[in-house]
Amino acid sequence: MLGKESVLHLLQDAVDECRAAGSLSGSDTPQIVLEVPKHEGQGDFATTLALSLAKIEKKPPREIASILISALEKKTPWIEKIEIAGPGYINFFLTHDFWRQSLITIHTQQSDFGKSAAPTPQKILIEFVSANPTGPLHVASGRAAALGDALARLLQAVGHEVDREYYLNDIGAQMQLLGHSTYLRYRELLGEKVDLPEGSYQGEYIIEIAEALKQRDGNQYLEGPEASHIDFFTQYSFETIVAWIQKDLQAFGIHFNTWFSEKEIHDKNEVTAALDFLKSKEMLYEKDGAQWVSTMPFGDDKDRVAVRSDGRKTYFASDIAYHRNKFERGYDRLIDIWGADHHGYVNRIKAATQAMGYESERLTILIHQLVNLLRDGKPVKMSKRAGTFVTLREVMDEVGVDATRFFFLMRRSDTSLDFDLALAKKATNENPVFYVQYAHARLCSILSVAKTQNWDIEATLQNIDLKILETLSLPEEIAIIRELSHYPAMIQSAAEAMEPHRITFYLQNLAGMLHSYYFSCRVVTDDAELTKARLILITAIRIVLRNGLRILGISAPEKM
RNA sequence: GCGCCCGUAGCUCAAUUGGAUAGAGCAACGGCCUUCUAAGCCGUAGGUUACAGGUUCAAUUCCUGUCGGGCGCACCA
Repeated sequence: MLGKESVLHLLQDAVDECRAAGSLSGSDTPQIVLEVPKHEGQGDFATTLALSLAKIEKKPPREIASILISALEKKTPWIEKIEIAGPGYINFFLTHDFWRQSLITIHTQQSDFGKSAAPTPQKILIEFVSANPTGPLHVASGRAAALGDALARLLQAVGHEVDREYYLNDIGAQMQLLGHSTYLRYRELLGEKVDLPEGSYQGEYIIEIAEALKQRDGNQYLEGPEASHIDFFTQYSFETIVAWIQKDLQAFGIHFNTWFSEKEIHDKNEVTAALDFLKSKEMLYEKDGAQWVSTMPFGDDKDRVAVRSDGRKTYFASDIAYHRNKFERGYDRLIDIWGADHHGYVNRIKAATQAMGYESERLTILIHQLVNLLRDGKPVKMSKRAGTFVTLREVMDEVGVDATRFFFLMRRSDTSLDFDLALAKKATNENPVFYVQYAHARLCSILSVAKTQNWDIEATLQNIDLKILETLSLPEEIAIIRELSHYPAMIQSAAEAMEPHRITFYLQNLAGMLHSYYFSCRVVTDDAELTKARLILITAIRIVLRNGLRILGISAPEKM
């Protein structure tokens, strides 16, 4: 049982009762807001109901509050007291026993604690990273990767079915350019003097790929039709790079259910089909020799070209087909995670999916702001073509996977993020991820000490009753228990807002409470009852820390 | 010029979707290890929430404008 729902029910009943009895006269009931007050002394839960009823009832808020309270006063055993405060808040103080009860819930549910079943479970596809396979992943992709993965777990935790997808732009001009760049490097390695045309990919990795081909196949591509050689180099480079990307993402702890090929959409004529579909809905028309999609009626600034006057399809056209494909695979909801540099594209793709007849709520495009890469406070200029960039791999190797992920997840996604490489390197001691992990390691350490002193932890955890827990009476103990029991609500609101960063803040706070508690109270003492109760408490903390870290995709080490 | 995001402590960021006294970490200063991990704890200091109006019982949050920063504005991908 969770406190929040119970109190909400009480309030709803109180309003109904007062109206039936005539002490309140209105008929509208505003949405009852129940929150956890920030400051001590303001109760475990507080509602602004009386404030929002003031207008409807035409009575001062405090008066309404006291009317409601008299109806609430039918002594609910788990409420310690109810107070009116400030302009008309109603503050609820719950009994300690009520809170202690939640320790039993945590131990019963274990890794399921915090999970819930959505009222209407959805089948969701999250598409993220999707960086062009023209080079290794750079740091900025790490943000999208960490975000998408955490969001996927978060939505799963609240009962949705989630798949992860990487969209591979494996066709188009940039692929040709990639093959051409590699081919030129190959010729260079065989002693030719070549000029790299402007715009070609110049990173070291291009030479690496060319070298590999030279080693394997010698000079056999010097002769013969260049065009077919370039096709071959394109394919080879693409495969090599995709393998790198997959390896890096795997090392980063991210698994995609599908790697979706843009080329396949074209090969299966889905682009044409999607455009025909739009035409059948009269959302596609011809003007100046080109085919235009009517995106304007759906909030776009102007209509957009899908087929150019020379007959070639735009990238927008394949994106329309791709989104249609995603919907047709049976997903209730699509989530795209894009960098801020693509935000200008949001309206048009949302408009296009609406033009096809999909409700706008079914597509969410989550924009994360860009990562400013700094070194010692100075911006690092990055360009994939010029080959000056910092890869995700380098950062993972330098800073570690856990710290990198936590760092990316600490910030709300719509603020730009400074990633200072020098700082990140030295952040091994400062990064808050260690603060949280350390709390977990500490708990494990206490438990192992308890074990060596012959405390039977298993047995203790199997027979928890309220009586044992009564020895947990210190204010900080109750405060920790209260915080633990708020975990499920936090997960739900984080999922609803699609803001995984809330978990990082929650975990830091909880870790802080533990560190502080550790300093002032011993868990393992001569007092058998107290020791048992505290072992129950700290194992509950451990469960919640683990559950939270798991959603973030960060490890919970037993030793540090 | 137009559009999107942001502007909160010296720095990096929160703030329960409009609530009570705006909070953390880092940096600074002063304390705490013969007892379960000092990657820790306790304390001090730090604010006209960019600015000006508006909406209401209540605004960091919503609206308008100004200023500042980032990004984007193709029959490119």
